[in-house]
Amino acid sequence: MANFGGSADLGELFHAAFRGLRRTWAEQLAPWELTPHQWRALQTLVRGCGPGAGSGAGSAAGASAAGLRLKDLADRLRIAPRSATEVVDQLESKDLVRRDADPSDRRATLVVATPAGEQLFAEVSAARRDKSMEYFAQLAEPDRTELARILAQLSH
Amino acid sequence: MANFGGSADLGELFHAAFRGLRRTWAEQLAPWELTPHQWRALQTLVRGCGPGAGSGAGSAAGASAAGLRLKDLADRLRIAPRSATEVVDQLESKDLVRRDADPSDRRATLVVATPAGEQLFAEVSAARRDKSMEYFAQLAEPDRTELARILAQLSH
DNA sequence: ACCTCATAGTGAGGTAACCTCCTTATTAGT
DNA sequence: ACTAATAAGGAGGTTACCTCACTATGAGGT
Repeated sequence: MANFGGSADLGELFHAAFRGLRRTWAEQLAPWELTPHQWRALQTLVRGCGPGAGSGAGSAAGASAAGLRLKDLADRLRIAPRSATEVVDQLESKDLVRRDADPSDRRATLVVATPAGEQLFAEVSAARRDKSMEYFAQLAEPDRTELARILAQLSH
Repeated sequence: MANFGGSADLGELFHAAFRGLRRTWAEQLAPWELTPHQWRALQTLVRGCGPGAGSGAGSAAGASAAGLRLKDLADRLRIAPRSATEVVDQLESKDLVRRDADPSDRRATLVVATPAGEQLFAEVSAARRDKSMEYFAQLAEPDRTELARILAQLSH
């Protein structure tokens, strides 16, 4: 009866922690008028196709430094392609990313961060680092490592 | 440069794991036509005010076995009172919960699970246990404990 | 060349799970 | 009695997703 709190509440704990994370992210990103979702997409684009690209890409197009296809972006964010269209629309309207035609496939569009997008990414990253705005800074170092290890098992 | 993957991706991992959890929950609950949100609310109501009530309640009204105020439900679910109204509306339309007048405060309504609600709760709980439908069953026992410990720090 | 099939992106439209602001009844404090 | 706080809910909005249908294109077979 009392051990209900043991495993059943793992879900509750997870839920609560995730909501905290999202709220924190939203607050941190508010000054730049970015939603967490937009930030994740921008991050993926800058990291995944910048000048120093090819960071262990597991997906399809890993070669060209010219951008990510919408489909590949969707895969990396683990969302439906249609949802990637949406977030790219949002970022494009802020001039943080650009859609280029893929020279090798006229169906595809390559999404690439603009200089403004790259700069914003750098700014936000720096601010996060400086101000220890990381949500996970609450945790001691070994716990962070442990958490990462456990979570990796869950997201297989 | 290469250690980017260490701490920065904790957020990504968390995000991915949470999305997995939600998807799993949604699939498991689909046969009963419950959303995860509704399930969480029902769970809270059954656990928090059933015949064997008073499970170490930290919130306000812990005494009566007659139901939870909407506000207390909201607190336990960590959502705005307005959002609790919504989920109670949904559960009420399925006859899983009922709104009773609070005899001690005519502004308040007590939300209480109906017999049908309690039965559904028991059914789903049992099915979960039997079929190891638990998302966290992927983890070894020590990891589950460890995860709970770490998450508790985050959701303080 | 033609026909079929798969794939890339997107318009249309929908859902879950939240939110804030305002209003109404009521209760509590001075 | 008057004022301030509180409980619930109506109105309306947002984020982050989704599916389905459609068009443009590419790839394979005959």
